[in-house]
Amino acid sequence: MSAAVGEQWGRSDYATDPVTLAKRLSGALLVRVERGRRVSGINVETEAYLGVRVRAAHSFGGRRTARTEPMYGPAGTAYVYFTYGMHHCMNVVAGEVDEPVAVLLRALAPEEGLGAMRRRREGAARDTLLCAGPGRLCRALGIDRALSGVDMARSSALFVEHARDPAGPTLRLVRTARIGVEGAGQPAASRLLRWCLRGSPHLSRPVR
DNA sequence: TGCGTGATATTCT
DNA sequence: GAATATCACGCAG
Repeated sequence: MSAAVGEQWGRSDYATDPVTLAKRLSGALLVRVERGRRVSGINVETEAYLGVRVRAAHSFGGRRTARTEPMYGPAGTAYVYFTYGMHHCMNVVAGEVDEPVAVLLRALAPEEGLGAMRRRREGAARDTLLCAGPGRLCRALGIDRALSGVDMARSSALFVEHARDPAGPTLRLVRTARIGVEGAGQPAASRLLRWCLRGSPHLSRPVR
């Protein structure tokens, strides 16, 4: 798959399993267009979700509700939800239609529209914190539930672009287990795989 | 280190 | 219908 830098991702770029998509998204450019202005950032931290995790205890197999509906849509659908009374989290749907798998975007390295980000993220101590966290990046890019269900393969308001040598020579893509549980007995149920560009100052938490 | 915050899903009467 | 438990976080202190 050779794609031109700056080209918007098409369906085939999204249509893969969530682990592959998480890796593929790392280093790609997430673009938000508002009133013709671009606000964007390079994905530096992603996490693959194999199945819906709404309740920790119960395996949430194939429940389908109005809120989770976008998760069952075609790959490339944006799934945004609101949590903790004040934060939005953005996911990119992967897999097949009717297969509820997705990739959570956890952190970006800001590229374009720094001014807009700073305005929205008033209080961010440093630019590296503008998009360091799932709630923060949504805030910085002005992403909310209105964008849930958007088809990013076609949308001109929210999409992903191919970036040039995204990782760069010094930044390596590393896989880390979910916070805390590193190493041995990783429960099959929580195979949440987090991918980070090691060395990026924009991560929600540094990679050791 | 705690705690606010509000939508959602589940569990009641 | 109504009540309550839960949540993949961020920030004040």
